[in-house]
Amino acid sequence: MSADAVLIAGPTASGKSGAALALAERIGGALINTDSMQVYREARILTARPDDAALSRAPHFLYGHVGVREAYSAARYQLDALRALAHARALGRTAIFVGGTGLYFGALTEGLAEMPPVPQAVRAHVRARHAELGVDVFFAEFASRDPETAARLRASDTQRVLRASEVLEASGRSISEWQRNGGAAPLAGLNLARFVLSPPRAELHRRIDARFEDMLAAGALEEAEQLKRLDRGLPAARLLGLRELWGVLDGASTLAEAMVAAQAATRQYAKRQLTWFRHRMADWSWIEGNDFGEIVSRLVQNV
RNA sequence: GCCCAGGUAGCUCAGUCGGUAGAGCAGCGGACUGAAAAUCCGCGUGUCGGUGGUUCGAUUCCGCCCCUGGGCA
Repeated sequence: MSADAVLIAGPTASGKSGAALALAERIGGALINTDSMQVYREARILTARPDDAALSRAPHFLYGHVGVREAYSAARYQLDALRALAHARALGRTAIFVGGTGLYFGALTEGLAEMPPVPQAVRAHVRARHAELGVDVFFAEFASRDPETAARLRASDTQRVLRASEVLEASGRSISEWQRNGGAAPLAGLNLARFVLSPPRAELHRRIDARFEDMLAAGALEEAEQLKRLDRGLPAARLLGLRELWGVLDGASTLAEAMVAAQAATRQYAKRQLTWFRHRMADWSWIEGNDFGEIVSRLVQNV
C-alpha cells in the first residue's frame, strides 16, 4: 500500500460506493465524496447517498454537507475536498475519493483555472437578458464581444454561453483568457491510485432500473414532495428522477410512467459519464468485472 | 367455429396507387475548465408475421397458414 490517495470513479449504480467502503475498511481509509449531487443534505434517497450503517463503518466526508437551496459548484468542491483531505490525513487515514462527477475529478487532478467572482446581480442580469433576447440573438451579441470563446461554443449550449457571458460581464475579460492561466491541482504531487469501475452495460442498466424501484420503496416520492418548493433553477432541482416524481405529484403522469422516464434519464446519464471516463481517464485502471469480491480485491491489491 | 381489425426498428406507430421503408421514444457514439445527475452535437439500429402465386420486380396485389385484439356464436 503506497498510494497517498485513492480515486474511484464510475457511472451511477456501478457499485463504487460499496466497493470503496470495503476498501476503506481494509486499508483504514476515509471516503470523500466526488459526486455533485450527494452533497445535498435533503436528497438522501434520490442521490443514493450512503446510509447510517455505511457511515458507521468508515469516516465519510462531503456527503450531505450542503443544503439544497445552495448552488454548489466545482469550485466550492475543490476547496471542500482539500479540507476533507486534510481531515482524513489528520485521522491517519488514506483518502478515497469516490463518485461519478468527471468535472470534480478534473478539479482534483488537474485543477480549475482561476476565475473572477461573479456577483449574483451579474448572473441574474445575464440570465434575464438571455431569456429576453433568445438563444440566437444573445449569442450573436456575445460573439461580437468575445469572438474567441464564441468560436468554440454553440448558441444552443446555454450553460456554457451563460457562464462565458457572466465572466466577461463581471471581469471585462474573455473566459478563454482566464482558462489559459490554469490553476493548482489539489492532488498534484501525490502518489495516486486511480480506478474506474465499469460493469458490463447490460448489467449496469439492470442495476439502474432496480435501484430506482428501490428508491421508490424507500420513500423517493415523499422525498420529492419535501423538495417540491425548491427553485427549479437551482442545481439540486436537476437531480435525476426529481422532475419525473414532481410530475406524479402534479398529476401529470402516473408513478409507473415516472419510473420508466427516470430510469431512462439515469441510463442516459451513465452513458455521458462513461464517455467522459473513456476519454479523460483512459490511463486509469479500469475494472470492468461485475463480481464485488473481485473488484474489492483488485482495489486492495493496487493501492 | 364464423366475422371484423391488426401483425413494419427494442417500444408506440406512419408509409409504400408494386421499384426492399420512416417518425417519436428507447438505444449507440462524441464534446465537456467555477450550477456538470447540467448543457450541447451526431447516428436508424429492420428477413415490413410465414409460405406459395401473379410480376422484370412483392413489405405493398391474390391464396393459404400462424399470432394478437375485438365481436358473434
